[in-house]
Amino acid sequence: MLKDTYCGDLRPADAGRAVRIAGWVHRRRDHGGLIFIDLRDSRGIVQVVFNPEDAASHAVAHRARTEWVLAVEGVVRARSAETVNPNMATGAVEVVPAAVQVLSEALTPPFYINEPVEVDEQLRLRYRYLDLRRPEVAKVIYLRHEVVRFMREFLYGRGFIEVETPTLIKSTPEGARDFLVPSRMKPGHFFALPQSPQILKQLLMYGGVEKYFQIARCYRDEDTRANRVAEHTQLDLEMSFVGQEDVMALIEELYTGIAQRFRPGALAATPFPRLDYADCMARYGIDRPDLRFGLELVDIADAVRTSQFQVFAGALAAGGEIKAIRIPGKADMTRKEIDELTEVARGGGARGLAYIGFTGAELRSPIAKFLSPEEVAGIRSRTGAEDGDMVVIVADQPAVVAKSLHEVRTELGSRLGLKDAGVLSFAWVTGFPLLEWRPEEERWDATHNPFCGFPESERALLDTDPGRAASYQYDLVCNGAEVGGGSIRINNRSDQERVFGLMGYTKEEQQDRFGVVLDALEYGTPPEGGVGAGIDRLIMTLAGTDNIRDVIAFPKASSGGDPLMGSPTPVDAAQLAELGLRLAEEPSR
RNA sequence: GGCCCCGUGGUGUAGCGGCCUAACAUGCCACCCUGUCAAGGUGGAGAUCGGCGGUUCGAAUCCGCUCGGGGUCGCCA
Repeated sequence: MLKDTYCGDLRPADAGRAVRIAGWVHRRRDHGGLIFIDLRDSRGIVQVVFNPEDAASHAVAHRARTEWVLAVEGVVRARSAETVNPNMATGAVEVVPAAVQVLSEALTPPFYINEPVEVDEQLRLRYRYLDLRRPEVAKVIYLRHEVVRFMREFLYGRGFIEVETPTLIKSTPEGARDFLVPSRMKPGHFFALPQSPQILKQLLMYGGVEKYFQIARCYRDEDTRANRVAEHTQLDLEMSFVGQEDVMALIEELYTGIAQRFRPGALAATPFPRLDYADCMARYGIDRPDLRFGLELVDIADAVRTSQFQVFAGALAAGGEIKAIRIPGKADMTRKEIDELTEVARGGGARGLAYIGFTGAELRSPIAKFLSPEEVAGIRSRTGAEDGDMVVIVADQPAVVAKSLHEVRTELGSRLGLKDAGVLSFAWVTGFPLLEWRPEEERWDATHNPFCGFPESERALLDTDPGRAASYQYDLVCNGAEVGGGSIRINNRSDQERVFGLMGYTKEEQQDRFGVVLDALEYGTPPEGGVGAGIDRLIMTLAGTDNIRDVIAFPKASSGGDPLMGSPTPVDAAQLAELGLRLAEEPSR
């Protein structure tokens, strides 16, 4: 080993020790006589002092430049009191070299490694190996490692075994678009990369594994977003002989542990609050609410049930809803703010955003003149509005009201500074419907996945009113993002066929797509369930970033390609021929 | 696929019709300097303003197309 100690680990207790350190020149301060070099490695930075009296070492220090790689043999020395740097972890010590070796010289890097400056993301990704040297980038990658290690150790300790599943699997047309991999052995046939190991982990349960987990890569060939990439990683987990509460308890313990370990004091509440799906939708308009703040949706339909105001009357007559959000102390919101909120509501599908500002005896509202005093009083009492409060209202179909007011609520959370980055507000959402109606396709579709089970009490509803049947699904949300979701699965063939049938699959289609599961269900299968929990988003939350690429060592760019490796690329005609493929059009450039 | 934003020395920005022979900071190079830690000082090199075309007497600046990047809707759990 060229080094026996990490630069970043040196402390006053090491004073007097002979050490061998090695790392990158982070910064160099040349005083003509004395030269200071801050040497950086994976654990941190330490100052090395070169004195002209040691001519050989001093000459190396004089030549050395940023990002050169040096090995230093020397002695750790406590700094004198007036030269201690309290801003550095190693600031009370320095290394006095006896011998210095240049392991590698370096070009001037294309961007700053030693300063936390915003750099064009594509440039960072193209030189990701340099970007990874930046302490603030390395920190997040290290955090990710520590979190995953925590998960592994937690699960090992509870009897889970880690099993790998294939990444070349069978394509299924539903869900997201598959990444396809052509088969050379069977031209014209394709593998797909898994969107998740869902079926495979169920088969592991059927195979008697009982407690499985995997840090699993999942692929979806869909457009990216700031928090969405084509390949993401999830903690995939499945357990046999359990019910919903068992899985939730395990996951809650895991995430509580992670939060306490990596963000001490940030946890808003334990145990995690439970929200029933219907209640959650009613109060927040979304199944993954940000619970760091209130601003809940309030149903005010009863207060205006007989209103002459066309917008309200029309919405109710069409089977719609009227809901409001009370914004404390914001009756004096500027016209511009109101317009901007209205735009947000329109983005959610609403045709407008009505408002009433309760400013003492006067009302600040363009709709007040259409409402009776009793109706205004009803709105006020239902929302709990006090003088100085603003109430914003959307009247429309339930889905529109939910979506638009959710977006207004989220926007208000940001504008009013209610999204405290120092808080982790976890919650469970349960009681999801098993199925939802797809009007365009005129069929039922699984809310979660088609293997999701349901309580015995719901069975009759599958025949009479499938949309009302509740499921054994549970989602874990945190600060407005879904961090994980799972279910207790169906574990008998007839129920599974029943659900597939409702989803509009013929027997043949069922057998073709899900025959493995259906057949396996006839050979003795345990009640089982599990979760899939997104790791990238969890790390984003813990690290406080809103860019998913920050938490991935080698991410794809937003445009879907990899600026580092230059992929994707065209391939040789010979490669295509071998696969039995012909291009419909020549690749551009 | 739609919409929005961005593209100026190595990096980050300013300039938004003639004062630009393109500015500032930092980095880079050289020299001076023995306790700094974003070291300091002096001097120097470095961009035809993503590309193409157009408008204009004149374009980094206006217009069109195009390429690249980011965000978002669609899509996606």
